[in-house]
Amino acid sequence: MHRSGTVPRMPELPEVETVRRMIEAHARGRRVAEARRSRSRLHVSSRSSGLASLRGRTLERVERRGKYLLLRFGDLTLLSHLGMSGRWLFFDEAPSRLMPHVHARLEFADGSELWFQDPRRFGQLRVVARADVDRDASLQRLGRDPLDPPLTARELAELANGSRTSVKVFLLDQARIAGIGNIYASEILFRARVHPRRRAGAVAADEWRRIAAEIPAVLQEAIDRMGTTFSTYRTPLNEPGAYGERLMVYDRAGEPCRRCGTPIRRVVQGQRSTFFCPSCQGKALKQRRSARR
DNA sequence: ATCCTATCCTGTAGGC
DNA sequence: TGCCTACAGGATAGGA
Repeated sequence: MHRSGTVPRMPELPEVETVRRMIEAHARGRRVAEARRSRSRLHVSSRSSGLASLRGRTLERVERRGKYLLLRFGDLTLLSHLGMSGRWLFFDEAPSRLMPHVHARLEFADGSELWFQDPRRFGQLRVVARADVDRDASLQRLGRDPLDPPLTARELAELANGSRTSVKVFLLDQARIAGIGNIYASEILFRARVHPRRRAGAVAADEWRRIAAEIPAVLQEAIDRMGTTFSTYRTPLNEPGAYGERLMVYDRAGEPCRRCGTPIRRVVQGQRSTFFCPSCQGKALKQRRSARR
């Protein structure tokens, strides 16, 4: 039986949405007294420089675009991506103990604090002028949010029209649909009873209908449970998410399918694990064609 | 254009 | 017990 060597937390739309709500609930309306950036560097285009310019500004609201968070401070926006291991942590008062991998600290005027921690440094953090937010390359690449308004089967079919990539990789493509990650892609396809290796451009209309129904169902159920926690994922109040117990296939290779008992299989697509039930999710298109003969 | 691959990084599990 | 290694995958750049 395969057990992944690590128990990663992978912030996808439901986890990011949970973080968004928590930050709004606890830090909204607070004024930044001090904004500090640690020496530890984040990766890629993620400069946390400019953080000091948030001083004296008030956190007005927090938005989400795909897996990105936008913390709005007047005419400045703090753009944040959690990457693989990023966390926003909220404290009513400054913690006395030191924590590793803290890249940014916002100290509010009332003594509460909001920290960004990211051990693996895949996360992003940058201050952008409000006028430049919509010109940000990362945000410009994003496709539409799958929940707002809900994706329709017709839209999905149009997005996939002519695509030769697998439906699993298709669901992960943030340029088409922004927010679905590796865990929920497998879960969505299981519940829609579609084989992950099916070519996206060849998925049938009834299958798109099932996928279109399961995308909001799975994501909303996960949001309701504050996301999925494997080990270290926590909300900004340090609570675990509860969707993990609902997982049907993810990280369950070799274990019996909760629907039919067939052992769950793990394959690799695009250098990422995919989990599926070979019985419930039928066959890849290629195999199905030959079976018809 | 579209798809694919390598790369970044560190905590953790599993083997010995 | 403790050391060692393999593995997990977000976005992105560059190549086919």
